[in-house]
Amino acid sequence: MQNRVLLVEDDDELRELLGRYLSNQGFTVREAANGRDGLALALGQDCDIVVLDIMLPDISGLEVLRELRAETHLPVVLLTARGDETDRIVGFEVGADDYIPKPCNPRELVARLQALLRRIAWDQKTEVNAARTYGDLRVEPGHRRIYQNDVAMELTATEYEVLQVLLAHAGSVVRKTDLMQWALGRRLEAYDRTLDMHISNLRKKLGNDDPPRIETVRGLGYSYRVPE
Amino acid sequence: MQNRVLLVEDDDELRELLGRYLSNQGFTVREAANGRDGLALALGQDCDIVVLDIMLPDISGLEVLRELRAETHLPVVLLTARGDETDRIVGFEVGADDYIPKPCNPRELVARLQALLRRIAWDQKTEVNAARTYGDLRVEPGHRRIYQNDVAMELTATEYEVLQVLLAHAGSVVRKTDLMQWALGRRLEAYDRTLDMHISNLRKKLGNDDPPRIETVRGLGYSYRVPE
DNA sequence: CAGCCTGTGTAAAGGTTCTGCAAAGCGGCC
DNA sequence: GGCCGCTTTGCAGAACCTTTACACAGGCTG
Repeated sequence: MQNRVLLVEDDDELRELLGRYLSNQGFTVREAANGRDGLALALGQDCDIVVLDIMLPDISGLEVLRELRAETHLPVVLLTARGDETDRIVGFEVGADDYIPKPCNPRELVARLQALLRRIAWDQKTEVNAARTYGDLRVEPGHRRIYQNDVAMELTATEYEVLQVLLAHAGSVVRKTDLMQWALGRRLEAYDRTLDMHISNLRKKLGNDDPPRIETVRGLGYSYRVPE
Repeated sequence: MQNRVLLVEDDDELRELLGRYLSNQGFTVREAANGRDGLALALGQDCDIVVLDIMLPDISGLEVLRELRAETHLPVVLLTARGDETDRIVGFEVGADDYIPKPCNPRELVARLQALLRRIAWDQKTEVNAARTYGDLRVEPGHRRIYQNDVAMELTATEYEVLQVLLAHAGSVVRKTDLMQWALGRRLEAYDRTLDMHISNLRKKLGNDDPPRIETVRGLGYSYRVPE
């Protein structure tokens, strides 16, 4: 089964070189020469992993990454000029999964891509768009709605995201920093109580059971209790 | 909140340097100076990620990785001499998740660890979450809970860590300084009675059996006795 | 064995950090 | 403007880690 990689790189020569190498290594390769095209292709969902140059003619690779992360957790490997430490750290913070300095060794690129894909393959639970049920709740990602006993809950956009993330990890603890990143799309800063508020509102809408469905794990985060 | 990292590195100076840096960055650090100890700790203890030097005095880091992979998918970052390309490729092939050349920039190490942890956290930890049983106790790392005869114990975050470490070493003595480092993430200072208190509280919650499950080894530390 | 020192058990108090939530602020959008 | 939803503010209260204090246990010494 071939892995599909999206290569976003403006230097035609390098792009073709890497593209050819990746093809030979058994990847299906899609290419984009600028950020906008890259973003569109990546969001089109027909690839497994993205190799993203930071220096792009239109929008920066970091910006592409940021927008990508607002919607998906597609694995991304950043490609950038050697030694540019700031980019590197910022890249990781925005949510890159790996970073390779240019000029890069194609063999290493492939090795890293495969390591990442292997990791994903192990852990991934598929079916992003399928409806999922958790006790009396049903998530329908297509409509961005959650139903409780088949009646749609009146959730705001953010509440939907938060609850959906909690449900996706039902039974285990989701750290506040992760919840923030995944649901709100930004980093948790000190003294930011936004999340707590959304949780509070969600609990209210869920019916304030006792014990609460959304459990607090002090110092860590929250956890949705799975009913049997 | 704290991520727990296992640092396997034979160079005392480097290990301590990195250990201190990681501590400051909010990691709970566990250390091993050789491959065998590292392997034992990685398999037994509840930790989130491993930083593994390739050059080790007894068994090679690659061998450790190979054996680790036979049992678990615990994320591993390899550490090795710059430019040793063979090691690098082999490392990825054996199943490393990332690779950092020495001498490494601590900030980059932290950034990479966090990128990996983020990835793992989203994709749902699997093997790392495998429940372990010790007599009537069952540790479920995913929920951060410990069950006694299938009923969840009401443990605080610190109590969980302490008990979990003791269980991982069930039957043998854990020195107080180690217990402090591994569970509380800081060094044991003179006149610090914190640990004793947590032990006392744990005993109470475990049911104050006689003889106590958590045995005191005067002048050394504590040891969890496994009931048959 | 008394005396001493050190290490341990634990109750209670202390103080810090974290959380829940009401209410007010703010910004976009009909 | 008025509404809606996200965010900030402020405070009260809870959870919990740490310190303090004192009692006691073990072991060593003379």
